[in-house]
Amino acid sequence: MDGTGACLVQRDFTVLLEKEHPGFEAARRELSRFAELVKSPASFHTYRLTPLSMWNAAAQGLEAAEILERIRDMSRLEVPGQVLKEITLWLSRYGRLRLRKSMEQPGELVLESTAPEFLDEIMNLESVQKWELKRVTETMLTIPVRNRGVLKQDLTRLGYPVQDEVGYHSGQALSFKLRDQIAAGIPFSLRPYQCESVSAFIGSSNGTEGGSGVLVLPCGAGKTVIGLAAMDKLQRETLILTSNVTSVRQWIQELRNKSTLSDLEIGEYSGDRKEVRPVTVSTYQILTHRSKKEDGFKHMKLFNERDWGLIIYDEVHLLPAPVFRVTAEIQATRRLGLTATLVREDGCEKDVFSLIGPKLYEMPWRDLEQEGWIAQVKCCEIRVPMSEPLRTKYSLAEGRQKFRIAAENSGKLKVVKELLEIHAGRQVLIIGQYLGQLKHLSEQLQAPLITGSMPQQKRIELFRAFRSGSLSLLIVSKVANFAVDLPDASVGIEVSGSFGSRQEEAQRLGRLLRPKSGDNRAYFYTLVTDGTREQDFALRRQLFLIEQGYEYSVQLTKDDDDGEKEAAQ
DNA sequence: CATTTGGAAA
DNA sequence: GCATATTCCAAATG
Repeated sequence: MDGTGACLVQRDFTVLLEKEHPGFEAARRELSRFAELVKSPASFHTYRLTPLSMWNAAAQGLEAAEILERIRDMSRLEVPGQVLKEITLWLSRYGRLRLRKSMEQPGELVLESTAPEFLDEIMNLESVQKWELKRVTETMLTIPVRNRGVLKQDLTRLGYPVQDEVGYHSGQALSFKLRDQIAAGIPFSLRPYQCESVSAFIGSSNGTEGGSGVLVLPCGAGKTVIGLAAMDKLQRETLILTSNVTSVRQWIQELRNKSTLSDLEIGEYSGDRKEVRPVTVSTYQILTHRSKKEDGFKHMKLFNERDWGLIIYDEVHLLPAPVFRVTAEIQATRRLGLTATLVREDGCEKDVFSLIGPKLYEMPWRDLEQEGWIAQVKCCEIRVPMSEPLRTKYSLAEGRQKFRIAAENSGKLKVVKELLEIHAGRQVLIIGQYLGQLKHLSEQLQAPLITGSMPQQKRIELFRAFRSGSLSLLIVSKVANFAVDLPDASVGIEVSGSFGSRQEEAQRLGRLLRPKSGDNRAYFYTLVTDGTREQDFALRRQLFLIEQGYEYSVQLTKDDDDGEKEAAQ
């Protein structure tokens, strides 16, 4: 508040952080602990202070006094009194309500608080009365065990977070070991941050800390490995839920490679297969699938088909509402949420907090980058102009056609060639949507093209050549999305992208751009035709990647004199 | 049995 | 705010 701080704290609980400010980096680091990044356009990053962001911070042991002090320190101007007051109120509610087992009644849980007036307030909330609350003493009330989840969910929504200390049902034992995938003799090793995050989840031995909750880690940080390590600690039958089939296959591959579990102990529960085994991997989609509109969710029974000791929710920010409902009923089972980005849509984020658990650990991507665990990625959108005849064609076409014309803009070839020159000597992958465009590029650049119709054997050969370095340029269609063994590259060029799937995009990027030998840098370019609808979609993708922590820059190409490509320097 | 088609979700 | 593309699953198809 000395007039020089990097942040502006506004009355609506948003915080503007100035990018060019010398204190930017330090402030960013602080804010990431107790605020949510909302958007990051040109010169200011916007964060928001919410009850949830405060509780998550508190769950990680941050004290109210410290948070308030940090906010004051960073703020350029006097922080609005109302903001400080509200934050203090939010934080004062954390940890005041504890849920534990009843000593007398096995079918009941006790909700207790050292502050009786707190319980008074709750008894006066009409909407939670349906969960059969009974006031037994000044400091205690009881509820039936079955309402554990829904009560927490409601109270959290109403602003009263509950600390769940009931503990867990252990589930069916399953004995296995982790192993190094390369040589069976080498013990499995975790990176330091992976160890820390697993410890944060498992918690102390008395089971009051950790237990259930969410770990936030950037793409490429090895989330599956952390999941495996958590399984290893518990040694119980496990249900793993993820966002799509590709990810299901990836989990299964990792389980096979890095654990002593036999193939018969690992099941895939998807549209194709319906295996329920000691370790089962499935998607959210199949769980919420209904044959007819008014049919029940016939796959939800998966939650009860075995005696699971652990449920892993991968990409927990994508968890759909019906799965929340079932999750509310199985609060006795340990739950681990994994994500690269905590959700921003309200309600849903609160349900993750109350039903899966608080944020137990967060690894800032920048730290991983500095320590060399993931590559430093530079993302760049390049605006490619259209030729005059093409522009005419574009303006005459409509809807779908428009997009395709823009995507297949032949002017992109020139840009690709330039990029290849700049990054000579690196392994480059070109990714595109339309086969015609890719074929053309393949001919012009003398590089092999992998499409869905290419036989598996041939693909593997090309992947191998690329991996060994004897081949340095590969063009792939969207089969890249499904290839589990897609090789490593340090430059990705997207010549035409899909409209929606931002998450797919980030996943692709995270997988393409693993740590690099040498300078540990990687580049990702998106080629977008200037002045067309393609831009709008690219904008959405950008936002997503920015949320993930990637830096994005936009570059215009001029028709002739191109100047230098600073992006590569 | 593999591929195509349709419907639902978000 | 509507529409649209995307994605998955399941039923139909040859």
